[in-house]
Amino acid sequence: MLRRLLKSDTADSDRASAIEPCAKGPTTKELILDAAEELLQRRSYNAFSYQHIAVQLGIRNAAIHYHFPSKGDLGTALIRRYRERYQNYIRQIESGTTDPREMLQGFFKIYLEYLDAGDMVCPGGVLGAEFTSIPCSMQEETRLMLREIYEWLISVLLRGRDSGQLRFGGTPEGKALEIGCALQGALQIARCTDKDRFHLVLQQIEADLKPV
Amino acid sequence: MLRRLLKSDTADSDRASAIEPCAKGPTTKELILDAAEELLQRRSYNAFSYQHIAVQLGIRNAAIHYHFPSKGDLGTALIRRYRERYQNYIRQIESGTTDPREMLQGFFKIYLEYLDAGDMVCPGGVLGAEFTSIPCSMQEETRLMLREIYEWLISVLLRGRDSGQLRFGGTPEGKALEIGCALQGALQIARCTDKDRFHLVLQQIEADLKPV
DNA sequence: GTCTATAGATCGATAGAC
DNA sequence: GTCTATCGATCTATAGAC
Repeated sequence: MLRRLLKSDTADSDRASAIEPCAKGPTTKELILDAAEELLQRRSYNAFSYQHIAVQLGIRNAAIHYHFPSKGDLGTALIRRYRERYQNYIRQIESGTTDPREMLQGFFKIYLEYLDAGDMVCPGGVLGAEFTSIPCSMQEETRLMLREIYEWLISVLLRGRDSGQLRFGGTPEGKALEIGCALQGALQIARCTDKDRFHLVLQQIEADLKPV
Repeated sequence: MLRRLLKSDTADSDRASAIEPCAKGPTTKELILDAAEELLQRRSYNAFSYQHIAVQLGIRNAAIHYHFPSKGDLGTALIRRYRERYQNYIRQIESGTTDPREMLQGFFKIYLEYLDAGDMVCPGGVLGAEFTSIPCSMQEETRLMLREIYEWLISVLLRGRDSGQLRFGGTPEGKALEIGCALQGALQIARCTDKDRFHLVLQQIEADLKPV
């Protein structure tokens, strides 16, 4: 249902590369990460517990602690996996097109998927809002995640401006941050009111970037 | 230290309007709201407890429950008071200038104060991120708060565009949402990385609005 | 690798004295 | 209006059997 874009593929890479068909599904560890990730974006970090995950997966509290000794370990692993999938998604986009506008659409698509999943905000938004009350290791991973996200977005805007396909004043750094922050905030606002608010923001961003 | 802009004045209105000087400070109830508001923007709703407030004010847990029976009551009262102060601030701005650009600066100032206070995000950002895990009454107040904030911002942009002092494509509704969401997200990003990120976003917003 | 059982801490909330 | 004392729930985490 979720993670269609930022799809995990570590399950396959972990499996033996035997020739015979291996129909083994995702491991418990991955299922825990899946559940935790969705709970993070739906309820926030401080508002979900091991119990939520245990009930959802039909396992016991202690089973989760076996894979992730502390909740901070789980949260840190969650962001790290998110970062890896994000890099894969970027590579996929970069290998599929050279048009910065299409790349930007790929970026927007991530947020649109959160929106369509219903009541989900982006990881950066939750972790930013709860930043002072999450473990240090999670704070570190959050910083890395944000750095990587904006590094790529800046490069897309830079290429778009150079080719004349995107138009904006100020700096690519400023514009990338403005766009990312607006989308992050828009998911939060949309959750409080209605989905249309997000689309309004998205339309505004696109209108601002349109060459004359 | 805080709330210089959105300063509470209910303390004075509650006092008897006698002629003799009344040096009575803010009531305990107001001090509780002050502490809760700062904790909300610093730690988020789910990450602060009555204990935090009690220690900070040098009172006991039960004393807070006397003024606010449940934590949801406290949270709801907090947002309601915020809304009232916000309306006062808007009225103050409207009575001080007719220049939409100055009004916008007044709007930006709110966020700049949160930034300068250190590690604070805006109420809308926290409540949006934790929206699904806060009481219904708080959700309702949050919706009202957002409605009022953007209603005014839209009117400012509309007047600015009509007078030619502000320039932007799309609709005033879309632009207002984009600006508000960008500032909300920027406070969260700045908290994760560094304050300069917020100023970058602010500069970008201002550059986008500048008439040619 | 998952279970039962439980420790230890914190939290929201209430009763009743002063 | 604030206090002491405490209850019940929930949460993170661990020990040990299977």
